[in-house]
Amino acid sequence: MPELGEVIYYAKRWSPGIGEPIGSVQLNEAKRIFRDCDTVALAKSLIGDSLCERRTHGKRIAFRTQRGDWLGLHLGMTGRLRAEAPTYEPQRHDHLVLRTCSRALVFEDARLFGRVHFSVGSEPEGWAALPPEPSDIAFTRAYFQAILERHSKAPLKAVLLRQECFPGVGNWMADEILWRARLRPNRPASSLNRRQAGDCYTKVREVCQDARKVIGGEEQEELPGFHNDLIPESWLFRHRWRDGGTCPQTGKPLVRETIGGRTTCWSPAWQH
DNA sequence: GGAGATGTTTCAAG
DNA sequence: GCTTGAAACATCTC
Repeated sequence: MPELGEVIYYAKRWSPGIGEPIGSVQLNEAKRIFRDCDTVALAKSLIGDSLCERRTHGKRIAFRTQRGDWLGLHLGMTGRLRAEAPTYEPQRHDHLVLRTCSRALVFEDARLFGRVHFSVGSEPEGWAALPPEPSDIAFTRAYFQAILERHSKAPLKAVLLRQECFPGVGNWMADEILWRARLRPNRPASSLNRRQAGDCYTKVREVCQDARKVIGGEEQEELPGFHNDLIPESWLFRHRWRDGGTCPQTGKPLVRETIGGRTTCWSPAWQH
C-alpha cells in the first residue's frame, strides 16, 4: 500500500506513544524485516527510552529517541503502523511491538518486504545524503530536466518510480502524474518537448502535494480515516483498480499493461 | 489452483 | 562505468 501520503499517514499513527517511556520491546526475529538490523541493540537501547521525533522522507520513516538513537522503518508493499491498547497480543504478521504505559506501537507486514533499522547515536542508515523530495524547494525545473536526460531511454513510468529521483512516488502516483500531464507512460523520458516536460514537472509536484494533504492529512489536526471515499472522483486513483474502469476525462475505457515492470493504468484517448 | 498485488534489490546485458 | 530490464523476494486475496 504505502506511497508518500500513506507513509505519512502510518507514521502519524504512532504519535499517541511519542514521549512515553518504552517499557518493553517485542520482536519476531529471524525475519527478513530485520535483515540488516542489530536486534539485540535495538531491544536493549529502546527499553527505558522514548520516541521523541518523527520524520519521513519519501517512503522512509524514522523516529529519533530521547537518547539520540534512531529507529528507521520502511513499509515495503504491505507494511503498516498501528497504535493498540497496551495489553495487545501480537498477531502472526506483527514484527515489532513497542509498549508504553498507554499504547502498544505495532509494526506489521504480511509480505515481509519492509525493513527495520536501528542506529545508535546517529542518523539511520541512508539518511545522511537524501535527494530532494518533489515538494521540496530544491526540486527545481532544471533538476527535473536533468533526471529526464540522465534516464533518456527509459519509459517515463519507470523513471517516475525511481526513489533516488522521485522519493515517495509509487505505482499509483506515477500513473496519476502521467494521466494529469496527459503523457503516455511508455514515452522515453527524453522525448518530451519543453511544454510537456514543464507539465510533467508541475504534475509531479501537484500529485505529491495532494497525497500529503489528502492522504497524509498534513494540513489537518486529526488523522483522516483511511478509505477510498477520501479521494476525489476526479483523480485517476478512484478508477484505476476496477476492471472496466473509465477515464474521468474522456469516459472511455482505461487500459492496464505492464510498463517499467509494473502494472500501469492509463487512458489511450487522453495521454499522448 | 493461478494470477496479481500501491516495493526494493540484485544481476546480467547493452 | 553507466543505464536498463527482468527476476527474486513471501504472503495474501480475488
